[in-house]
Amino acid sequence: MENARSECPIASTLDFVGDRWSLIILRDMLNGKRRYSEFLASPEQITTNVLADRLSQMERFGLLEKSTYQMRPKRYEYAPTEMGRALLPLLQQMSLWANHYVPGTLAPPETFMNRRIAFGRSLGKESAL
Amino acid sequence: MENARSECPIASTLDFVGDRWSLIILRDMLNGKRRYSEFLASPEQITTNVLADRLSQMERFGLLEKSTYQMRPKRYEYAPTEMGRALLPLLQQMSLWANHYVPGTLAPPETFMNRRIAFGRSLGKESAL
DNA sequence: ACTGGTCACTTGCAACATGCAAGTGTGTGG
DNA sequence: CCACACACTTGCATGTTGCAAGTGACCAGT
Repeated sequence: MENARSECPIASTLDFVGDRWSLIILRDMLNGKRRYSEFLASPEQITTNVLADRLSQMERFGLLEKSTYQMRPKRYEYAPTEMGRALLPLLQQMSLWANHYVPGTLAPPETFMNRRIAFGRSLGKESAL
Repeated sequence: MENARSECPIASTLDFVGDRWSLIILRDMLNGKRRYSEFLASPEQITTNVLADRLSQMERFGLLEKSTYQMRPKRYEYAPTEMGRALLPLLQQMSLWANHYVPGTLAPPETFMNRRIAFGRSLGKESAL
């Protein structure tokens, strides 16, 4: 990260995804969405400029990869990297919390909640969960 | 919540704590900090106006409770509610993620990572973890 | 060739949030 | 009376977001 606020892992995670939209985009990607227009179609109604900004920021951060899936007309898709997919447990915890404490929230599909991810070995310091 | 963006539990959680500061304050509370000056002393350097704003917002949201612990001079303390404490697994997941993927982050104390919370029964819809 | 449409954006501008610095009110100790 | 601490509040510059409109590449129909 260009300028971390501290060495705290919570603060660092917030430096990556501590805004109102990044994790919504990630949620959509983890549910199979890949294209700009698909992200726009979500019920939260992200605006085009914020979506474009977040997509390029998340690409810079290494949370997703942009690729051309078709020339003429040129079209792009956005897929989560391993680093991005590794945020799934975070999204699952958010879902559990809101389902407990926020009235009116819907339970996510079981395929979302039951899915497990495998952390790649990248830094070797803490004991595994 | 006054105006949820959608019924998605992830979006709803972000409506509560989807900013750069709320979860930092919660982290401090879960580590035993209770006072305004203690929150200010954290390495992330929150500013006084944002701290005051977040404390009152989190109180409105039901994430913390403000109480007077001393008259003359009047002094306040801020303690997490059960709803606030229930976000601990989220903070733990953030820590695991950053320790894996963000170089330079420190591992939280074991007392933080090993602690378990019990969700109170508030809405009865999903299967427990 | 021209018209209309889709996709993936970009631009301009207003509104809101944040950062930064200074000031305020209450009370305590000397 | 003065200095100081704590817990804020205020003012203002800067940054981020929301809203609406526009752009450019391409394709399909007439």
